[in-house]
Amino acid sequence: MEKAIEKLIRSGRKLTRPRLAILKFLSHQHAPISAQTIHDKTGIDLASVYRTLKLSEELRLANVEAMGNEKRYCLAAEPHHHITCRKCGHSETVRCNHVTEGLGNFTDISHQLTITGICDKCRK
Amino acid sequence: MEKAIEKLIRSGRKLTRPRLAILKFLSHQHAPISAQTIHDKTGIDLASVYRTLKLSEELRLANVEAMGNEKRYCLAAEPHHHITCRKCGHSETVRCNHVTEGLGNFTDISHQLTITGICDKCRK
DNA sequence: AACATAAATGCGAATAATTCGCAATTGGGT
DNA sequence: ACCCAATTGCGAATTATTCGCATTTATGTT
Ligand SMILES: [Mn+2]
Ligand SMILES: [Mn+2]
Ligand SMILES: [Zn+2]
Ligand SMILES: [Zn+2]
Repeated sequence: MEKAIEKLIRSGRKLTRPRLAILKFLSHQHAPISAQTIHDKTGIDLASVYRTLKLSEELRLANVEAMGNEKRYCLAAEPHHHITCRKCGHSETVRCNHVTEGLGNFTDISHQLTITGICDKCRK
Repeated sequence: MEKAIEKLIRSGRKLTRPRLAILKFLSHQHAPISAQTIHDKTGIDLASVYRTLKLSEELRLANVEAMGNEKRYCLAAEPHHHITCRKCGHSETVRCNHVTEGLGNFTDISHQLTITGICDKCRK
């Protein structure tokens, strides 16, 4: 999280109370989380949450993934992904097998990977 | 596309004119395409397009990826992904490096990968 | 420490994407 | 040809996300 704050400041943006609260909250999660949830748990205005998340994505402080129709974010630590149970939502970390190799024609690559399945507790 | 139709029928659903038109349209695309675009080009009601796309995803006739806030679909051929230029939208196929290996605790896995970058024509 | 000011916030209203409800239609049997 | 559950089209409703703007705040400068 320190790294994220540093990047934020180096980008010339202000380190505001809402931004700090959101980054701090994210740093305590182990599974990717939605804007709505961040709003619910921190009380920060939903529009501001969205603004901070979008900025965090641009500055690569956080990574996004698509769950159904909503986006979920987690702090960008070492490259990793998640697999999430479609029944109970339980989420585990997955090593990032360099999905973006051999893409020579393209630069400034960013990727977003969503993996779902049924976890052992949920299969009968 | 024949394979998709076969799966659709085997699932016990009707092979309707709209469904056939959508699958046919998808089979002619080389880049993933949105519900809105399918509606625009085929004239099929937007709600029906959404219904068919959701069904296609469930039956794994088609694969989804997230582009910004919209979903884009392409027929599920051999496992593959796409890299799309964030400037011009140009899209190329990417081999699927089995991103879903070693996920032992989970079954019935499905994944969705969105890769963007800047293509050679767009970088100055 | 008080000031200046551009950047960011909060709030409500606006969009964009997707889904729902239901009456009318139709595909696939019999 | 007839039946009937499945599907469609259309409009209205939901959801997720974004925008506009008056007010507040972080940060550099006296
Ligand atoms: Mn994570
Ligand atoms: Mn494709
Ligand atoms: Zn589960
Ligand atoms: Zn391009």
